[in-house]
Amino acid sequence: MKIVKNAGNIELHETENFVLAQTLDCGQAFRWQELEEDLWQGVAFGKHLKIGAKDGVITLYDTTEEDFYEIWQNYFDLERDYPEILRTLSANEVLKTAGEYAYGIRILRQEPWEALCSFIISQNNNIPRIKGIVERLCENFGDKIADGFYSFPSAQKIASLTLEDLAILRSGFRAKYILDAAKKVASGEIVLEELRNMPLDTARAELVKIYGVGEKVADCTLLFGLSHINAFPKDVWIKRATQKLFDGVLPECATDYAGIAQQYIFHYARMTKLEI
DNA sequence: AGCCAGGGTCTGC
DNA sequence: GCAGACCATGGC
Repeated sequence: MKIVKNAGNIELHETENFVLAQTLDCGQAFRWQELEEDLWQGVAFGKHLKIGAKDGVITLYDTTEEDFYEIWQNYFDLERDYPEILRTLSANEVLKTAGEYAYGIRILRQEPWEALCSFIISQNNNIPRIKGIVERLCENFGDKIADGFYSFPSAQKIASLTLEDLAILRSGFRAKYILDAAKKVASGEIVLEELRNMPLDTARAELVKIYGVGEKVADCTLLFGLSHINAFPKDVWIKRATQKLFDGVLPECATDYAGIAQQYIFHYARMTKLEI
């Protein structure tokens, strides 16, 4: 990959395994919208970004080198060797096929609190409505960072609110879970950053102390927010898919990259509805 | 109208 | 450990 500064933009040439639609609209993050074909905008780490792909070049508009190297290079997981991972997973024929369906998905390195909060909201819910609730959360309680764009509100901010305040989200029974998570994070009872370098099981055990956080939400937080690439969140699609495709047991070649395999399988299962 | 959605808690065996 | 009721809301 070549990184080129051009006017006020940053251009990525010769990227491998990076497709915007696959990455931004695969159900791992909920704040990206497509403006037109291959042109997206969203907010992460308190920054607004417009990013597009054209003629094999991915352009981050109005982006400084400082923001690119401090935020976006990490956010888009640009230093990970996806082609190599895809080769490893391809030792299994089914995973190879799933990897082809999901070509270009990268695991975003989101802010831990945003990932935790988003996946609490995701439970027993569908993706369009998750996006709506997250957007209302940001509009009402985040900071305005540009015209019509808001940061994801901090745990401290949410912890200062009441259930009545959160009613505007229309998040249903999840509001009390959001509040408990915010209080445990804001008080320091749970320090999310410390979970980053813990063994997976130890980190998960911490997260499930939060009311309304079970194994699946914990694993999503660890995979999408805390760089645990071997976490394997088991949602309804994954349970159905692993049963049908692998007799319930994930192939051994996926052990080290279970989280990436999970995204591939999730995407593959939804695209095919497991009818093939 | 009833079912389902990137689940979790609580109760009862 | 495992099954089943229940939980809010909205789209189909």
